[in-house]
Amino acid sequence: MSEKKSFYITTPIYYPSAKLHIGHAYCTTIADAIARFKRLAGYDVFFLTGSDEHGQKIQRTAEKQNVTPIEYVDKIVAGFQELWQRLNISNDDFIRTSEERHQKVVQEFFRRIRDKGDIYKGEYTGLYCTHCESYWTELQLDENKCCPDCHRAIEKVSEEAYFFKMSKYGDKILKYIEENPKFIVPTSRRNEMIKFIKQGLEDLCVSRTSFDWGIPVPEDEKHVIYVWFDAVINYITPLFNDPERFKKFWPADIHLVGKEIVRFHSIIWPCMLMALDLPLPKQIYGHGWLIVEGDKMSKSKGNVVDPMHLIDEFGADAIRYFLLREITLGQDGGFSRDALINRINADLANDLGNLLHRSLNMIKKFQGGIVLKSVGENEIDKSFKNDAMNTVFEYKNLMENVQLSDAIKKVWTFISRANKYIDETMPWKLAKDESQKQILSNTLYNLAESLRIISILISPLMPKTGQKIFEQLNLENFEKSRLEDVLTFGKLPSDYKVNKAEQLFPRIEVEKQ
RNA sequence: CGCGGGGUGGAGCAGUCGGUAGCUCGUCGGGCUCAUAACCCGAAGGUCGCAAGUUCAAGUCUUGCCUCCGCAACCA
Repeated sequence: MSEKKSFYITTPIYYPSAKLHIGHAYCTTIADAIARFKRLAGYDVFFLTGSDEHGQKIQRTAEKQNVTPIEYVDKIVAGFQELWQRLNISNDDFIRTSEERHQKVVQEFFRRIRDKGDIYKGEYTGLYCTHCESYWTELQLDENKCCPDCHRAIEKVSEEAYFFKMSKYGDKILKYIEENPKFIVPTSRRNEMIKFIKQGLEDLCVSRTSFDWGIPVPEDEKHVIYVWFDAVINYITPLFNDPERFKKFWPADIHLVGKEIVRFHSIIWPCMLMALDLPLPKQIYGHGWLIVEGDKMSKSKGNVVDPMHLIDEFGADAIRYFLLREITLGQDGGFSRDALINRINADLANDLGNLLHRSLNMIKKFQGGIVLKSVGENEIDKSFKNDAMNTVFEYKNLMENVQLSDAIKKVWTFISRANKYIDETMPWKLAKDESQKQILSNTLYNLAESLRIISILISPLMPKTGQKIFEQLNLENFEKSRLEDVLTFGKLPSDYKVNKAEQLFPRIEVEKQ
C-alpha cells in the first residue's frame, strides 16, 4: 500500500490570560477548514492547536486570584477546549506548554543550541518598572517616559540572561525568504519581514530570572526559558518523541498565525530551526484581523466579541460560514452582528436552506418522496450538470490554493445556479403532464444529486450542515465522504426514499428600525 | 526622513500579467407559485481619495499630496 500524502497545519497556541474572543475563533476556524479539506482530498492530516501557558503575566494573574499558575491556566484552558469542541474544531492534538512532553523537548532544544555555542550567557539591560515587575521598551513608555501600565518611574536594570545568537542567522534566513516566495504569505507581510531583517537582527534574550512560571534552563535552574523560545517549539513537540510521525509530518505545511506574530514565526522560529539543523516550515500564513465597528478588538475598547455567545445564538456552522466567506484571508475584515445575520438569511436560509427544502418538497409532492432514476438528458440538464462539475473543479483548485473565501463563493454561485435550474425546468408544470414524467424524474434526480455534491463541498466549512443535508437526503457515511465522490455527476443512488424536508437555517427576523 | 496597509456605485467588499469597472446586500420594475414573504429575470446608480507623469491604453505602474488605520522585538 502506498503511503498517503501528509499535511500538517497549526494555529498559534493561545495565551490564557483571558477568555478567547472571536478573533481566535477566526484563526482556528480557518485552520480547521483547511485541515478538513485536506482530509477530504485524501491527505493524512495532522492539525495542532493549543495553549501557551507560561510567563510572568500568567503568574501574576494567578497570584491575584490566589491560585497557583497551573490551577489558573487549567481553568482557562478548559474553556478553550470547550470552545473548540462547540465550534467543531477537528484538531488531532492539543498542546499545552505546561505539559511535561513539551518541557522535555524545549530543554532538549535549549541544550543542543547551547552546546553548539549559539546560546550564551550575557546580561539583559532593560527599562524596568519595579512596581509592575515588568520590562518595557523605549517605545512602549507613556508620554512622560514612565511605565505604560502604572505610570510610575522606570529604571534601567540589568539581569543575567541567556541569549540566542539570532544575529548569526540573519543572512541565512534572508536568503531563504528571498529564494522561497511562498514561505511568507501574503506578500505584504513578506516584504515587511525582508525589510525588518535588513535592519539587522539582534540576539534574542531567551531566559529570565525575575519570575519562575516557566521551563527551567537546564543546568541553571534559576533561569526560566522565555516566551517565544518556549512557545514556538510547541509545533514540534507532538512529533518529536515519535520518529515515524516526525518523519511524516515535519516540516509543517502551514503555520497559520495572526499578522502581528508573523515575525516570530518567519524569523525567530526559522533561525532556531537552523541552529538545530532541522528543516524549516513550508509556509507561514499571516491572516488579518477582525475589525469590530471600525475598531480593532480590544478589552480596553470594550468591543470584544465572545464566540460562545454567538454559537449559542446562531450555531457553530453559521459563524464558521461567516468567518470563512466574508473575510478575504490575509486581510482585515469587518465583523458585525448585522453582517452576520445578513449572511445567514441571504446565503444560508434563502439560498441553500430553501434550495434543499423546495427540492425535497417537490420530490415528496410529485414522486411520493422517491428519487427516481434519471434516463437521458436535455440541453438544460446538460448545462446544469456541466456547471456542477466545473464548480467542483474550481472549488478544488481554490481550496488547494488556500483561497477559502473564493472557493466558497463558487459553491454559492452553483447554489444559485441550482435555484435557477428549478425555474428553468419548472417541475410543477412537468408534474401536471404525464408525458413529461421522465423529464421530471431527471430534474428531481439532478437536484438531489447537486445537493449531495454541495453537502460534500461545504463539509470543510460547515461539517454539521453537510451532515444534515446528507441525512435529509437519506444518505449514509457522510464522514467517510471524499472529494472523489463528487468528481462525477450521478453517483447518487436512485429509486430510494428521501427524508422529510426540515429547515436547515431558519430566517432570523430583525425588527426594522 | 522608522515600517506597513487601506481610501472603488447608498452600505460592505473583489479586482492576478496595465486592455470595455465586477460581486453581495439594499432600491426600483417584472416573472413564478415547488419553497423558509423565499426563488428567477431586468434596471437605475461609480470623474476607482487628490494632482501630475509614463503609455496607443492606468483602479492597476512612477512621483508628490490629503486622509484613515495598524506595527514598532510578550495583544488572534
